[in-house]
Amino acid sequence: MQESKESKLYFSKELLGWYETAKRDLPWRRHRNPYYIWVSEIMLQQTRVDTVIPYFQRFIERFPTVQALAEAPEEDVLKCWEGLGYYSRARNLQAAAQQVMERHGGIVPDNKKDVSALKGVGPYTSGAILSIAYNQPEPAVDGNVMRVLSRYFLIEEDIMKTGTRTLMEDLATELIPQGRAGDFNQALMELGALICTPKSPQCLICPVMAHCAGRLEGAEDRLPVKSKAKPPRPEYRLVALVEGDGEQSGRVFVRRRPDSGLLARMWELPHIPAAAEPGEGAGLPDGPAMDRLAAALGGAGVLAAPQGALMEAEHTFSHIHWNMRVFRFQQVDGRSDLIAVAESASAYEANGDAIGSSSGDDATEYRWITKEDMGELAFPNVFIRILNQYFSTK
DNA sequence: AAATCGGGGAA
DNA sequence: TTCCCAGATTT
Repeated sequence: MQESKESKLYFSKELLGWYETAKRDLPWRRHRNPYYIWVSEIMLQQTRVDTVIPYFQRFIERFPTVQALAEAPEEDVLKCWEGLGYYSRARNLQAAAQQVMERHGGIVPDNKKDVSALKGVGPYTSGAILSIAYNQPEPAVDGNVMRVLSRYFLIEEDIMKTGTRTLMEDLATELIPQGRAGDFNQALMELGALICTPKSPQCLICPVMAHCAGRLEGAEDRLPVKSKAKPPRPEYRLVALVEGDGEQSGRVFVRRRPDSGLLARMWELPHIPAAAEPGEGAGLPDGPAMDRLAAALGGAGVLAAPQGALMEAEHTFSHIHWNMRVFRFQQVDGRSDLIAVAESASAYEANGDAIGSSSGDDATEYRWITKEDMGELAFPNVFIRILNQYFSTK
């Protein structure tokens, strides 16, 4: 990996020239607004450009300034992020906007110490903001950059290792042309996104192919070296879709998730864990599952009678795969069922499953909602799919 | 160093 | 199916 200085100068010059004509017209590139740059970079973490664009447009329209974001209800921010995933990004972004209001008078800071201190801003995003918004010579090393550099300089270090990113940052810093940090960093990522793609890179139209060590070795297809991630572990969940009765007629019972952990503070249909099945989740008897769900609902103060299986759903997170069996329930206000429900609630208390924490520190929040109410509350995609299907076929 | 934290598009 | 995407935070 002893690349010559000429090779580096060639790389930077050719890449910058290519970028001038090849760069995409993206919403956050139309202004040099540090707030726009910041929001876009948070959204782009682990997320493709095409996915981000509509979210970015809506977000800026709704929260045009740092102050607007800082003062907005958290529920609105989460709703604007709904479907984009990694929801702590949204909550950290708003917390950081409040930091910027308090510490920096609403101006996105332009030095490494203060930018890196913002919640949700790590090494990559710090470098991206400083270079793109303020043209400072800081590296912005993401997955694209590591792929491009590992190929061009034939670096065979595992990019999953911590030390490799530091090595890449040092190299990327050397490559930044004087006074062109913003364009160069974006050019590096643009090349990774458009030409130097993970599979079947377009070497023949690459602006730096002539001196690409990886390609000259015929090694572009096995670079970058990356250790495999663990597959998500399966989990089985029993989900309750409870139709309201009386005052709650036409509404569905939902709850809000805890303040931390998976899908923090998002709304969802209540569900409880089911034993892991050695085979398939399907084809199991509905009776015991519905009984357990009814008991758990009783523990949350909802008297409901099972109406049968509604659908099955799957959802994959980064580290968990949910296999969900959804059951329909009918809320029961009738006095005749009070005794039976009270008994099942008692049985539930003795059990371990939880719909709501009956004795926890902070009580779980519940609501009965209509289809229209979904427009105000943020749900994970899997529950949006279930609820939309239910409301559309009802 | 390893786990946690979403969702979807491309092959 | 598998990969991986303009990663950060927590353990």
